[in-house]
Amino acid sequence: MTIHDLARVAGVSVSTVSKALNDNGRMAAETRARIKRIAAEIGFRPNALARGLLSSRSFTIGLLTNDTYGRFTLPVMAGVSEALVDHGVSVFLCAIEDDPALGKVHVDAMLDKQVDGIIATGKRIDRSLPVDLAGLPVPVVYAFTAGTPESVTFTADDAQGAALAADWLKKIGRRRLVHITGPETFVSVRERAAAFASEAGDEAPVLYGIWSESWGHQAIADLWSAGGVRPDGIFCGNDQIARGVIDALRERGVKVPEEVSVIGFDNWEILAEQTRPPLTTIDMNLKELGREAGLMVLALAEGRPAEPGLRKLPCKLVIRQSCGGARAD
Amino acid sequence: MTIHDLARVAGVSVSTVSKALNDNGRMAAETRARIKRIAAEIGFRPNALARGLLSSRSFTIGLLTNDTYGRFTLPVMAGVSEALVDHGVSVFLCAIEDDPALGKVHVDAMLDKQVDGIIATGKRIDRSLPVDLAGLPVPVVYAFTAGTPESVTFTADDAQGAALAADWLKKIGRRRLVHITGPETFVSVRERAAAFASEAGDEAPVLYGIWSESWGHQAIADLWSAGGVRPDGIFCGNDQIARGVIDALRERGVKVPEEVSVIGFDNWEILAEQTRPPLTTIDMNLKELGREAGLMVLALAEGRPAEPGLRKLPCKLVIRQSCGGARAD
DNA sequence: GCTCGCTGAGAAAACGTTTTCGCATATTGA
DNA sequence: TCAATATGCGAAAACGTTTTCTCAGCGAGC
Repeated sequence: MTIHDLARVAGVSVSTVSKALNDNGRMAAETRARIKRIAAEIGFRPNALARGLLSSRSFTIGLLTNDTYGRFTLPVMAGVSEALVDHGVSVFLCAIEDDPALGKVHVDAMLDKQVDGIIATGKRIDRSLPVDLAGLPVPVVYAFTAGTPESVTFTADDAQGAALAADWLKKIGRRRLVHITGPETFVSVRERAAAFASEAGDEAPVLYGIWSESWGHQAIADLWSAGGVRPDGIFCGNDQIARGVIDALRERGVKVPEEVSVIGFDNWEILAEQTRPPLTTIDMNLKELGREAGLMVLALAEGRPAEPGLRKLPCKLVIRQSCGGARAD
Repeated sequence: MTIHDLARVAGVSVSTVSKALNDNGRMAAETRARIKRIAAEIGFRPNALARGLLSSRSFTIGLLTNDTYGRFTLPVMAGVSEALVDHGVSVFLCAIEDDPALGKVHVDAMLDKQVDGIIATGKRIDRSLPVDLAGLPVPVVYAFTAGTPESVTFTADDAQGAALAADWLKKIGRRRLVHITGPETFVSVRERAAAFASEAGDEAPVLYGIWSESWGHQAIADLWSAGGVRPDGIFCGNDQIARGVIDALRERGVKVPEEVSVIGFDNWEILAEQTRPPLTTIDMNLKELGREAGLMVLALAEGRPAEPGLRKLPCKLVIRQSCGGARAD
């Protein structure tokens, strides 16, 4: 099952076999075809280790994540894997939790195995992994986690996503908008809030809290008991908050989407689809983000140049029923 | 940075270096120590490709999953990775969706890369992956997906988990138990239902539906409008159903846990902790399951024998507040 | 007829390890 | 003092590829 066996069966030398299979070198077209046919017949597959040893390309990359349970890196991982399998590149999964020592162990293991590159991914765009990836002998690409200025980093365009949401609320006729979101310590939160303000106007309230249903509940309780003008369009910082908001509205007899439109963020399908009514929300295209990161690390590994810096990928609006209004076109 | 460089620096031959670092062969203890010291100083790390080529062990295994978005395989994957990193084994992540062609591509790629073994994992214990893993030249272990009778398969003990739940409800004084669960087509559902029946009595109702909040809602509506005896202890087939059940009870003014205890299944933390009240539920120990699968495939790869068959790992009860009753000891 | 260039294919080196074997030198025993 | 054995280390083969170099044969041009 090695190239030697194949050579013996074909009655040629190993060099001829290698050249035949790789479309290299000079040889009679008929010889090449015959060798290829025999190779297919006996199911010969070259040993990637031997090949990698010689070419110093392992057709392997490492995917480092500290978000083993989260819902963000899963789509990213799927996108990476999907993008690279077509190029014969396999992905090492390295779950490092938040442990610097474990991170170092994994990075060392990946380098030992001669990965062609590394993708770092996490759960927050403004936090970096607990491991130093600068000065590694292989290219590093960051996806949904903070990178270095000299490297390539992919992230979702929070501002554009927030603008999309606010714009949609206005488009369907909502005028009294409010933004209920997570902790102001998150860069994403601040960027979305700023974009929301510039769409909805500076007088539109932004309520900061935590990433939970209970905060959505609480925020509605606060708004409804305040006695001021009540909103008719609510943009929530994630789908969980939106869920809490909708539940709280229902408990108060406020009809969604007839009286108030609610829009979420993340398109966490398992939650968004089960909310009553199903949640209109912003999708960060994380799978696409993973795909781009995969292709980028591959390009860098092959020596193709790429401009360093932050690349923001657009979000998209997913229309369900919590806003009412027209279908998207 | 190869062993040759190290040998030159140390003033010995490469064979001596190799033997020194691997604690093989005969040599002066002082020589061995000196070589090790120099290796550590210049940060020499042997090329795993070259090593693998010779030993036909790549210290690499493949993890095949068709559950890229699900919440089940994530903990499994984390467990596998965690168990194997200590042994210097890295894990190839292969997301094959439900595509047989993609599955074959990934399996071939893994074999090319000389993986020492393969772990197959999925989202249902009674469905197999869309790819044939029999007759592969490397050991295969199944985790949370259907395997062949000749292979080793790990799964959660559904019956034991269900018994744990029913038993807990009885222990805290509930007498009128009901089980609201998923589709009867799932083996897990049937096993849990049987175990529930043998704990709660055959007269205790089992309601089959779908895996969604809305079904939990619906089931409560049915029970409460039926006019029969209303349950005081509800064991739900998953946390989503439990969530729907609790919401529906609250809408009817029924207090949880004072009047009715509700227990879920899966311990999907992000949901279980956000439910009001937080959900008491059954945890399938999926990370532990992944760990066991990882150690098993490693054992098989090293030639250690293992008895084929299905291994059921016990579930554990996670007590929060939806049941009331005492804390667990 | 001789050289040149082209074609087809094989020999061998190389990648970075590990392991076996052999060869000096040192030590022991008689 | 000499042989036998133990010790320390290096040479070389091996793993399975790819790639470069070489070489024989052959047809064509002069």
